Amino acid sequence: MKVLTKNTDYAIRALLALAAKKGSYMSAKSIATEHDIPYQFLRRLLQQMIRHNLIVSKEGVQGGFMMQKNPDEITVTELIEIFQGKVQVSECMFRKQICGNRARCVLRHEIMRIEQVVQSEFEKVTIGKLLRDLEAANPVHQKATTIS
Amino acid sequence: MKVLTKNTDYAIRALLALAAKKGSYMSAKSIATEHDIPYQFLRRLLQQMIRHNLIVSKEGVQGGFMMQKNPDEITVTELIEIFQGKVQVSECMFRKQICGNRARCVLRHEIMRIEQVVQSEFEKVTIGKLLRDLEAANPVHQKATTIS
DNA sequence: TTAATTGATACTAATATAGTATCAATTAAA
DNA sequence: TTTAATTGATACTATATTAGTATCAATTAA
Repeated sequence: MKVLTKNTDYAIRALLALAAKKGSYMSAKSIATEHDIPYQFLRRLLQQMIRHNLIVSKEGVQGGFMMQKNPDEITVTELIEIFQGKVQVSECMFRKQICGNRARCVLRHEIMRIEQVVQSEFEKVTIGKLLRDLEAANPVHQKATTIS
Repeated sequence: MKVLTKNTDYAIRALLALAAKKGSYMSAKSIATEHDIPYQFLRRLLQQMIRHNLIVSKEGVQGGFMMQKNPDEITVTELIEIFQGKVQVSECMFRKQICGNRARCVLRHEIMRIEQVVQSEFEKVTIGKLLRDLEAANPVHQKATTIS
């Protein structure tokens, strides 16, 4: 059981890259090479994130992608939903019918509870938080704090 | 993101059926028809559960399957592991190498924490518990409590 | 004008999930 | 002792999901 697919994994990494460079554009090419993500695959993910208003883009030479949404407001839950669909227990819940099988419904009850737990845990993890963790773990390039 | 696949879903339902009839054999055919599970599919799941010592079988006429392991000791986590593989965050963890990408590792740290939470939640849910919930919700056939 | 870029979209490959089919071996019961 | 109901084992097909590649038009800074 794989919790995060490549989609989501790559998207998180790309967002971390963009969040670190907030305010300036970064090309898909450089994200791809620096973070070892298949270029064309990444481009598709970036397009999806534009549609969800997480990032913006600029075409042409010197173009690229830039963070739009506040990284502290981008949760892993949101990314999972975009790239893997809403967290759900079993198909049963999609078909919006009361399922005839009582055993399944008992199970469903338990599982909806767990679903809530999972979801709320993933909601605590934002791109902003990950970025801070990342910088704390890797204090190499000290941030040039303004002035320049 | 689907938490339980049909495999696991069907397996749980089959175990609930067997747990309810504990001590006597129940054929794959009757489990399949009573619980609306594709017959041949179910048979394969039952074989897997035999190999994991959750149930036993008897061949021939009047044969079938019977609970072996204590239902209170069969967790949903265990079933997920059998049918969907161990809960893991991303492939990264399979290849037993320290992954070069620091961003990913920071993410991994968060995600291992979440993994623990998920796992422990699913561990609280056992076949025994589900069966009791089920009987509480459906007190139709009162249990003939011994003597006979 | 050109080269670097995104926008859009179509395509392929690999893997996982879901389901079906077949036949041999066993065994209770007629 | 034959038969029918069953499991054991395994091979097969179909569909969906995941992962990755390719192509070409539009835009834009240099």
